[in-house]
Amino acid sequence: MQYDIDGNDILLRQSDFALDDTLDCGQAFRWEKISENAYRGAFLNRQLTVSCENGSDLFRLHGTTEEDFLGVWADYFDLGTDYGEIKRRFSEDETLSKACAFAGGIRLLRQDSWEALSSFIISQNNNIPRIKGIIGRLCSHYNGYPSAEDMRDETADSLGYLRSGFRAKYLVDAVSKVLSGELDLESVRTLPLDDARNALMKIKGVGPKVADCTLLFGFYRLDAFPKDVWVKRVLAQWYPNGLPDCTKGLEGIAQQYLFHYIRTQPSI
DNA sequence: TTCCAGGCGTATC
DNA sequence: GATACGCATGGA
Repeated sequence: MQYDIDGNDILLRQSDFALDDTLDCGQAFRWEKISENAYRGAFLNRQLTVSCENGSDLFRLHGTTEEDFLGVWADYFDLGTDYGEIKRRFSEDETLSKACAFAGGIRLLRQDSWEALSSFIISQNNNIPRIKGIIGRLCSHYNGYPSAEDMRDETADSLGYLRSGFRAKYLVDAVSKVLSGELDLESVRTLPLDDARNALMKIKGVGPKVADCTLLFGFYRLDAFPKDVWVKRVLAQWYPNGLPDCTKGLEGIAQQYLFHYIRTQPSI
């Protein structure tokens, strides 16, 4: 990891990283593009503005101590993983090779499990701009992303200001089961994939897709492969017999490249 | 206006 | 187990 301290900022030199690809690809919903080369967002309610020197591999993490960089952000941005190596592995498949070339700056963010779970509950049968709107209203109401504990007294009615529709009652069920211990998020971390999915699906409104998104984005389970409407199109068009072997164990990362790729293709 | 969105619960067979 | 349908909301 190559970085320097510059006043109150951290300067990071990082290959296989692009802000648009990573922060605006539908894996996280509260990064806001504030200029051509900068985003503002948060992780565990630690704020960050990150910018990039136009088209380069040089990034600036504004107002960040070395301690926060090493202890929080390096992990969040998955800087310990060699995405160049992963893309070389994927490049033996023609479609994946194109997808990687198209959005080579994607990295998997290691997000908070509760935020991922609740965010992807909101995401169902919804579009990304509106998902961001709902989560934005939630965070401004709580002055940051609320924990399950913060939301303990919420009801479907009290969440009305979110305008999240039928999903509000699912959020309330998630809060309830996490607080009661009926769903223990920390134990999900170490369960085998199928058991982890089933544990998450005890929540009303969490089916296979939301469970897989939670595992991939909230628990960094790279073998989870969420199948949304877009990925189903990818599978139908290019992989009717399943994913190629080169994705084994990294299906979730392949999913990100493919999701971003097909979403930006003019109607197929 | 109608269709659709990072789906899921429920009813029905 | 598979398939059909309704669901809140709002952008296109």
